[in-house]
Amino acid sequence: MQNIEIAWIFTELADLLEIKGEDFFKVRAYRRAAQVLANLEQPVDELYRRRLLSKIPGVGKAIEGKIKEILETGQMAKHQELLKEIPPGVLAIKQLPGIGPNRARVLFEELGISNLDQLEQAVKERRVRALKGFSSKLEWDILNGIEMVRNRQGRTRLSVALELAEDIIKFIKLLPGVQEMSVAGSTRRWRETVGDLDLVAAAADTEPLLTALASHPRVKEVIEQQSNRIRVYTWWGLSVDLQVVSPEEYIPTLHRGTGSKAHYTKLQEIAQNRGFKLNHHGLFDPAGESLPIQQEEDIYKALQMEYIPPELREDRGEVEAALSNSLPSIIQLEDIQGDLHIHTTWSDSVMELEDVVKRCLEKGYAYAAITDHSRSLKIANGLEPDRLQQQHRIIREMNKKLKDFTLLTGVEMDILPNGDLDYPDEILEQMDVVIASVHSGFKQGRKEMTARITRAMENEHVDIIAHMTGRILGRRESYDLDVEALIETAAKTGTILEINASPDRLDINEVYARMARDAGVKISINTDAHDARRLDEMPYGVAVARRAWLEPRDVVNTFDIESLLEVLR
DNA sequence: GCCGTTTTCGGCCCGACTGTTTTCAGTCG
Repeated sequence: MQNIEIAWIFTELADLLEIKGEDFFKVRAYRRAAQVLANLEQPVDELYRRRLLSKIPGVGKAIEGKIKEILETGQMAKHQELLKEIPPGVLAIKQLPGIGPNRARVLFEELGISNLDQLEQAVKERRVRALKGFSSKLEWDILNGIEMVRNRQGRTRLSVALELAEDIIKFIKLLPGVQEMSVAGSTRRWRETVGDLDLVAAAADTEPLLTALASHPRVKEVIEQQSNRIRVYTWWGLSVDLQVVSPEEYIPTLHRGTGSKAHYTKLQEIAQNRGFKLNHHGLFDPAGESLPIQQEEDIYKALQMEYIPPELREDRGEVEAALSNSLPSIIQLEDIQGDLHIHTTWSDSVMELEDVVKRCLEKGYAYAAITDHSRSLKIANGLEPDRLQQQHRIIREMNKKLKDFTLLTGVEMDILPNGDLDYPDEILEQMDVVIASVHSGFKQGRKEMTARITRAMENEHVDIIAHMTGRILGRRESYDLDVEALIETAAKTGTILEINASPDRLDINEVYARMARDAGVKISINTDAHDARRLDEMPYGVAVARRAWLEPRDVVNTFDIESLLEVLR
């Protein structure tokens, strides 16, 4: 059982109890425990074996007992019991914007609604508005919410897909005779969400691999099976397709399986125009002879073009660029010199300043910026000016003792609903990095919201706009705003735009990031981490930048500290 | 539920926004 799966059970338990009207603090305790478990560095069952469960913060006697129960029996009785009482569809209803535990309960108890289809039907029959606590406006929100859920149906966040892929690959590779195995498809191209998981393996004997996947603990059912491939549905709600081929066909199959379809089709056309033939068996010359393919690079080389990394294979001009030798030298994770958006215990994170330094040093960073929340964000323990300045004094002291590493002072400052900033200029001018971002009034109109962020950009002390569109993948649409106009303003004011690397956000996205680069706007790729493990999410942000064709020079946190400070000044 | 140089009960992030709005409960971040 993986940490994340145990965490899911506790999250669902919290949701179920909340719908039942259980005590707020008890619910929060479960939710907090789930959060901690999901972000734990070590596997929970290892901590269990070493009798260290009670050492986990937020885990007391009761939760420790429930974790043991899950590890020993594979499930939690209380969770199962509640699921019998409250159908899972009610949980999906609770996820809709505007619907919380209370309204979900009312819908279930008063109208017997236990899934989205029934809810949609009831709204159309105008039965929902009559309920206490509902309105016709809310009915409209509900329909929009259902629409949003349906649109994303079957899409899974990249981080979940990658975690599952890693788990399955590790499992299959234990078998003798497995020579190669890799993830393919949109997961390998690092798309922000994926429809299903494609895996390719090379082995002489296919059968054992197919059988192994069918019996993998994450697998719920086998959807279909052929001689060399199997398609299964997992408990994680993601289907997995495994194709097993001979070692000779591995690279051509992986290459085709990686796609995208449009990219691959274009390559086939180019091959054809040269009298070659490209398919999953290999690349064949005009005489029908198979060309030696050791790695994907060989395919592109044979077609007389530059190698195109998976992230670029979207048919967005990369084939033409590769043919004319003009592909950009896109950014790599190793180019990243530091992280400019990090929270600590001074606001709402669990990391101490020392934890940040330690982790960043381990990552080989040259610098990091501490950017806690500003005073208006009360729920996150936002800092009043005196506490902020006290923190900055401590950071400056710490800096004196640090070698080859710079801890930068900063803040993630709220842009208030009226466009005002949360601190006056006298305070802002004293720190190294000023990030500005929106955390309230999400429902403002396009004009208002655009003007609001524009005003922040126009302040000379604001360096970076964080998670500018505010979307949360699968949960919240972006605010209504004119991104093109904002990019134009950022170019004029020299404001840096963030690619928020959190796999839940990836904001701004690859399309806007490319637009920003074209407009001459600099980018900063930041994790926005609230705990040490999430400082490791940088690769997701780098992937967005790669898919946006960004080069190191476009991204300020690839600069050395002197150049960075210059840009920030 | 968890937590505790306030050790076994009493705290535990808070405030804004919304509404066939009217005086507050529900939702959200």
